[in-house]
Amino acid sequence: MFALTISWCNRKSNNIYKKMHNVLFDFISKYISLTEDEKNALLSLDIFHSVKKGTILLKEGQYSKESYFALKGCIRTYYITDGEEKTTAFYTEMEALTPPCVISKTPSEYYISCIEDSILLVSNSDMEVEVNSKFPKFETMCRILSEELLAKQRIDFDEFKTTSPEQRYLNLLQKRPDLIQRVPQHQLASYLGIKPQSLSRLRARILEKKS
Amino acid sequence: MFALTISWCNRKSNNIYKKMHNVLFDFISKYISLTEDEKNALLSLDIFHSVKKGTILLKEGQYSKESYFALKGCIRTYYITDGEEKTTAFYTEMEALTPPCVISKTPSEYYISCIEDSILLVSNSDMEVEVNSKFPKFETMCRILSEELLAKQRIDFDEFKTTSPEQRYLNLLQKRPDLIQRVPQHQLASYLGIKPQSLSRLRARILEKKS
DNA sequence: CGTATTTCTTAACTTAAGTGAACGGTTGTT
DNA sequence: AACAACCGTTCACTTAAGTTAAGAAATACG
Repeated sequence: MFALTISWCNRKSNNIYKKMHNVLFDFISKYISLTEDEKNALLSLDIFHSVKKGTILLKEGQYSKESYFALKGCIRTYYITDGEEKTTAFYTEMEALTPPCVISKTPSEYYISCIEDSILLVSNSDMEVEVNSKFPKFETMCRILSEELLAKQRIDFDEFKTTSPEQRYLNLLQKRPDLIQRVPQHQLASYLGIKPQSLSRLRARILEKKS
Repeated sequence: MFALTISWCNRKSNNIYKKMHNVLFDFISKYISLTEDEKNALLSLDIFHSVKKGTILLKEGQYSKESYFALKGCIRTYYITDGEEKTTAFYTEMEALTPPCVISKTPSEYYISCIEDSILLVSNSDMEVEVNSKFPKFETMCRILSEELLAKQRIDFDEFKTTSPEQRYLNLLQKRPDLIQRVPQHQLASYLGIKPQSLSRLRARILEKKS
């Protein structure tokens, strides 16, 4: 038990974690300014976690209170209907995900998995309630972040509704070219709302047009 | 000028407005409890507005700080690309809309119009900043509301991605049957991501299957 | 009340996505 | 090294949405 604690300390205090602490504080500083005491209070919550590629963070049917914030790596949300995976979102560096089931307090309708070795910030809603009431400026940040995410997601949704699969692929190529490299094609396809075969065909079509 | 003020008083203090005040307070009471003083402070902001069908609340290219909350009636957001209207959302009773351009402080990419005679709550972001700092519990409500809306919109987006136009129409028939009655078909069609002709065809197809 | 405009539907044809199957290429496992 | 599992691509065929056009129905307006 004592040995375990030691190893935990070593893990948590090594270089990559120190770097991630700064990455987080840089992000937060865009919204509010924290005192050293407040920073230490945040760190003492032990919210930084290394997660191996392939780890499933949430399964359909489970209750959860956990939110995730990707400091490094990539997580993905997907449904399984008729035995078929339908990927609906990817969250990469500096992107936050609070699963709807955490808000609605109902069983999750989807899965979350880690598709790269990642470093995530994992918080739970009880903790957030406490932090928000103790540090009102933290709640202000959460409010602003939610409002920003809501607006951003609205634009993504609108764009999805008003464009064809081919146009969506071209837009993705512009806006998140990294995703096309780091994510398997069949997951990208369902993210674009089509089948893997259609994505292959569509890419061939685009190449043809270029020449 | 004086006469105008009188007529304004008459408008704002008639029965329908009194009813709407209560509708709003009932809604708020699900999140926080307000004292009589706080209620009066809210009312003194003069945020209740009657809006005639057809009124355009926001145009592409405009800057705006206004958010809307429908107490009665329906508003709609739409883009115009290549001279064609693309409707992306409807907001009816007890639904709130903060246009993305208000958050990003950039010119609006879309239009908002009132498609029924409506009673709206119209707030602007300066006002909200002030109210939030004066009444912290109001900010708490905003945070919770944003988080809920984000989760709800995420589910809508996921559902849109993972279903066919026909399935989307059938889902809408279940979840918001009123929309199908109160909204013109061609606006519904683009809301479903298809052309009006396809919606007609799709409905005929469904009727055929039933028989 | 009658005309103009908008809205909805239908139809024929085009285009693109879904489906099922097959084929190489890669990865992972024993 | 051999095998299985998975992945991406291609092809032929099916299905559904886009496009263009025309006409009927409903609505708005003078």
